[in-house]
Amino acid sequence: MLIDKIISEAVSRAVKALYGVDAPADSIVPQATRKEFEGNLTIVTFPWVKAARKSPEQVGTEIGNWLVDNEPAVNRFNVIKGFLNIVIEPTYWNAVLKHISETPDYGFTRPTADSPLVMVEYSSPNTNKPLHLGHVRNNLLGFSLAQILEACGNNVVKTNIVNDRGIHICKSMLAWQKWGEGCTPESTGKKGDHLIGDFYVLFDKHYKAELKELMSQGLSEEEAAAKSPLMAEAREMLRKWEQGDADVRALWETMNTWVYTGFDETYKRMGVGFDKIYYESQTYLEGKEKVLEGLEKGIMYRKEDGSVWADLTADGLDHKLLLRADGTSVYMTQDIGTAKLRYQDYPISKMIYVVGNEQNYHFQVLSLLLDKLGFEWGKDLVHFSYGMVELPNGKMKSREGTVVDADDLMDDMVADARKVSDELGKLDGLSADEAANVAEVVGLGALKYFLLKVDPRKNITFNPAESIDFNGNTGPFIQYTYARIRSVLRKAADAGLAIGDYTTAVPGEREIALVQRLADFPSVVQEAGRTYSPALIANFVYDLVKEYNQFYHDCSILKEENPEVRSLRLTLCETTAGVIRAALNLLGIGVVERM
RNA sequence: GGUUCCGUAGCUCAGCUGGAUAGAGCAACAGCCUUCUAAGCUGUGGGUCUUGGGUUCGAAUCCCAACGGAAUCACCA
Repeated sequence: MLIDKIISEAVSRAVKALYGVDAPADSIVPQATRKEFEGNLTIVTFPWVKAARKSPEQVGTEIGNWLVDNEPAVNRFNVIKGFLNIVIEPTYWNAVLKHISETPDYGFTRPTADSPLVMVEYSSPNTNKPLHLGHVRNNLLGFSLAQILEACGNNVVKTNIVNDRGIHICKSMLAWQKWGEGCTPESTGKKGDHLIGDFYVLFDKHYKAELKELMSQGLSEEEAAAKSPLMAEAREMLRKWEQGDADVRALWETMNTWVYTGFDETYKRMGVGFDKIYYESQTYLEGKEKVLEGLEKGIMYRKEDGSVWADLTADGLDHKLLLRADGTSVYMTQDIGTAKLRYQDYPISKMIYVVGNEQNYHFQVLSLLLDKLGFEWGKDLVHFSYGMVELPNGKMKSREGTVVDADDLMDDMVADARKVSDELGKLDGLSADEAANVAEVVGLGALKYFLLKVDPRKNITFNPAESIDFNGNTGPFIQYTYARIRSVLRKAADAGLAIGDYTTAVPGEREIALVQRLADFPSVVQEAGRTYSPALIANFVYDLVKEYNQFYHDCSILKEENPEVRSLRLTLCETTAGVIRAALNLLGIGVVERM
């Protein structure tokens, strides 16, 4: 970064002096020289061949000579076709490393009180079933995105909108009333979210049986659904809930508390959290109010049956229902209400919704509606749309029992990590607690990295039959490299070896390549924030770790006899470890000192 | 049908603000531990970057079209 800037500016001056061309320094972006050529940075000369009226090779040679004569950072150069490969004076890299190692929070821009406030909504579960693999991807993306945006200098509020009302909750409640025999998470030893999920499934089972029975009497499926006593009871319960019936509300609160206790446990283990949680039971009435306001202003219209709609055909979309004929809210209405409340609660500069790509249309409509309703930020809301997690034979389906449960998955990952560690004998000498912690951090690291390393827009296929890898481009590989560095640093400290004292040491190819990687970190963080892509951080840290491992393999550190070179290498180790930890932290992945 | 997104090695993916001979991992094969942690390192094989046009000195990358796949267009949330 430092060197890039020196070269950009020098080349800018060079083309001005040689050809009279005004090329702003920030328009000249040096790229890392390819491995097969000599050099650290490469400039493409094609942009100036016209003005110079010379061949690309000649232009390269002339700029190269000018740089050697006028820029002390440039040691020598070579030209291949239109590419000017520049060799930087090796000791300049020492200054770059020094800058990196001595910058607190290197790569991060810390927010101040005046920084923009970004709200990130993620997770957004229903309270009728436990979290599954799809939620895991959502949670990790949302949390990581929040970390990254904060590292880019924003104040971030992490929020969650819990869908705690509606017919699906009533189904669980009803099933518990009918067949639960008063059981609780305590009496069954089951996590509350799983217990409620079981009753939701139970409702569906009885309902299906009922339909089958009715259809055997000659009714069509639609007629059977309309006649189902169970469904009628659930609807009746929802009506009572809306009217504030004391018994129904009490049951609802009890069961929701069970679910939240279960969710909290899962969130905590996953390492994610929220600054502010909204509940749809508290926001849906706000949206209704707003829609009625829009109706008065003529933004919405009412149909004969009493339902309220928005006409979006002028924007190339369809008509959208906002209030049913009986006056109750739909999903969209609730989101309008939630948005309104959030902007009342916080001075939000930017709102980001982390929601799957199946809801692209919903957010397109939400943005339009908020805009029409007079919210000036409506147009600019960001739908961070990510792809689905699929199984080898398609989508996860709860009815077919193919849903990958979040808690089970984490258990499996940690157990796998434990097994691998034991087989390799990595945990020998650690206490039981330490060993358990390593398995936990590594197992979850494998899962998190697996989900975060791919472009968020893409669908991910998860094969439950194949365990997630611990070798290659994986979380554990990165964590392992970190642990290895820490081990070297511990030994250096025990031996009393100096770190950071290397002014006259001449760095070699490996050291320079590593410093160059480290120097990229701040711009990668910025880019990840700009494009909302944790995957960029994951790919960066993987490349960094690969580079480090080559260095580690080729260069002795503790046994290096030249004290300045040894000190340089130790500083590289320490700095690399710091950047690995910081980058993994942006992904919500932890590190361990030994593994 | 409309809209949005995706199509790169056998598999999973990088690369996409245009630059050199398109890179990793997994899987396969061959090497490297009396030496700082081998969850590592090195090497071999593996590609019409879906196809066809266009822009350009230069296209996996930008534009257009076609083909293939996903999602969505609910009085579910």
